[in-house]
Amino acid sequence: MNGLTERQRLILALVIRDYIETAQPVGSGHLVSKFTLDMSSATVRNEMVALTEKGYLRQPHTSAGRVPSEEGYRYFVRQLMGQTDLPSTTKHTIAHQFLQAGQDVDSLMRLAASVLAHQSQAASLVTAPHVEQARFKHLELIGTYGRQVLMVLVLSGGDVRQQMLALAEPVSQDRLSAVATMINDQCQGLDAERIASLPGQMDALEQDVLRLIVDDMHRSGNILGGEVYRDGLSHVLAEPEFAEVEVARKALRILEERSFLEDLLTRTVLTTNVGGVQVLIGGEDNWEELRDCSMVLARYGAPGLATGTLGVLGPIRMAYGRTISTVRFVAGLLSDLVVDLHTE
Amino acid sequence: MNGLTERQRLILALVIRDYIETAQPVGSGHLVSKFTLDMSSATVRNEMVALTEKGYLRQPHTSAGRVPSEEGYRYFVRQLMGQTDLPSTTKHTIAHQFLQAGQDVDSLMRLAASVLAHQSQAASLVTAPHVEQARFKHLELIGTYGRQVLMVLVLSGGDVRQQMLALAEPVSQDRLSAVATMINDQCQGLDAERIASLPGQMDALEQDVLRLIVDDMHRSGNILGGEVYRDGLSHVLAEPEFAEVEVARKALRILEERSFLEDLLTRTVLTTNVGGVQVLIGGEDNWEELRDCSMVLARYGAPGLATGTLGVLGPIRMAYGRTISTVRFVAGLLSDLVVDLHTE
DNA sequence: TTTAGCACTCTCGCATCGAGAGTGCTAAAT
DNA sequence: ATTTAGCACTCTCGATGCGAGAGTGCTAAA
Repeated sequence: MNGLTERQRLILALVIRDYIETAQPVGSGHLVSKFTLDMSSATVRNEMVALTEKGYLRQPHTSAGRVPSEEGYRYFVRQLMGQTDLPSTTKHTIAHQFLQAGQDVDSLMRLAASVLAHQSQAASLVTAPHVEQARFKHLELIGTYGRQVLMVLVLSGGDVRQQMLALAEPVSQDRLSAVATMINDQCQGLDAERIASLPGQMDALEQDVLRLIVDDMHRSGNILGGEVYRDGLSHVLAEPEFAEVEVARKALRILEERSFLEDLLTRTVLTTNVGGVQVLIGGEDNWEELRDCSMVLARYGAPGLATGTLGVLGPIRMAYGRTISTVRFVAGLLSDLVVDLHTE
Repeated sequence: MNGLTERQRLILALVIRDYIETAQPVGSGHLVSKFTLDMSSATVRNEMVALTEKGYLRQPHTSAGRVPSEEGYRYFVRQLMGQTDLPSTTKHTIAHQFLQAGQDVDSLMRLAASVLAHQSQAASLVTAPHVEQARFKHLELIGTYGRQVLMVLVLSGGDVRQQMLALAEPVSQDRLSAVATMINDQCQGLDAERIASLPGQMDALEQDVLRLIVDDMHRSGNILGGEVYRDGLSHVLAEPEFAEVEVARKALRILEERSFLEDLLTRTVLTTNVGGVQVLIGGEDNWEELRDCSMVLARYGAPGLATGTLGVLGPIRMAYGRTISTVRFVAGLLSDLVVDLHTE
């Protein structure tokens, strides 16, 4: 009762492929003629009954064709789809774009989001790389205007955080430099906890700066501590399943709300190894908010140095093959770039 | 033929107010009963004919009520609406939120976008402040990993730009510091042009760094050189006029595409004084892309120090009074904050 | 100048209807 | 024991028609 016969697997795959392409319920007759199957529509019908009973297909109403269920898509992605890969010309095009882009993190992230959105014709999402357990590397304090001081903090893994702080009273650049030098000496290579519990007598300024450093290091450890890059939001509206405004609204909100993203990324992607691609189909029962969407997510980067997350969000009726390949490929490219940025 | 009688102005105002509220074409009978006018529906009808002939109203079809035309909204905003202001409790709430927020630019921008979106129930847009003609203030070069160097550039007005650069070969921190010191001495207070034409014998490293500095200063002068913050994108989908997917798509693309935003902001907002609020209704004839939207835009900041742009995008049927007040108020708050950040 | 009255127009919701697509079942064929 | 042809049945979808309701524009009276 559990397994599928080879023929059932074939029919399920064809139904899903056709539905992904046309967005129309697919009927038995249509299937045999389109793919010139050497069996009759009645046979296909019988198999469809079986697939429906097993929960892989659904029929919108008595006399429409069949439509894949969430379970059907999952089976397809896990067992039917096989390993797909992007055409090498596409890969070259993408790689070329990355070579041409500036090599600052911001441009790269923006490009990655753009490529993902464009290739998959869906909304994309990229988080800036962050280090898992940041260690102090370097601090600069630069006076700008009046009491305003720019604090630049460099962490292990190359994560850089900057912040303006307003002092209680103006302080000379010499004094600032002295403080920075002192802290650089004391904190070299320490993690946030160690810095927080640093002993010694310090004045108010030094303590303030240290506190900010610890805060920033904690924030850097947060998966959403850095920028979140999005692109292709308008693509989701192009899909017929988002014609219903409420559905589209929910999808947009998912991408907009940091709190939701944080929850999502923490609970799913962090359990994924770099290199692995995770597919969430129809919310997987426990994500009410994205009941009508699918996401393809992956981590990129180098564990120990810095890692980030990227992925796309689209309708459940998504071209999983192409999307998964794209996500995997871009994740790989970004991983290489992260490694490049951190080694000589 | 050009001017409106007092009664026509009244009726136009009521039609617009009612339509903004209900999104339904408003008929003559409905108007007199809802606002208990002491004239008959026939009179209102006659005036409506006049208003329609003058181009301020439109009728979707023979037997529906009237709907404001773009021209009608413009007349309303310019001549009928009067100066509106937010209720002081609302103002206090907003101001309080800003006081509680962190004082780094990123948090402030994010909060501003959030407040705008929430208050106006529309999509919001905020660009980070940038200086008009940046002058060199301070440079830091910090070695991070291998050949990677973090360049932090502080410009007059407090604009800070950071960038990773990859050197041809590893360089010691001492050497980096020496280069930075040299450049700091030479470039103090100069603008991009002057730095570009700086004479003197320099080695490859120094020249590279100088070139990057000039690039960055140019980018800082660009209105979209900094981050763009958005919020409330899902709000636009809630409005009935965006039920048509293509309309919603166009609106979203406007906010997504940097190139379009750049064009838009350059050609409209830069001509506006800080403090002034600009209202674009239905694309104002020359913005095909936002034919179905309105935008309320303002500049904030302090001329000479740093300025930015903020605004909201919503349907043409927008609560202009409230939206304009909100935009003006938030722009004022941000201006104060920018000034605060730059003076002691 | 305003207003009552009225014929007219147009939309919208509702019901009806036929065509078409696709199913599920049964009985025959392989 | 499968597979398939045949067929009645079900359901959607688009077209059509119709009545109610809303709102207009015009005319003539106030």
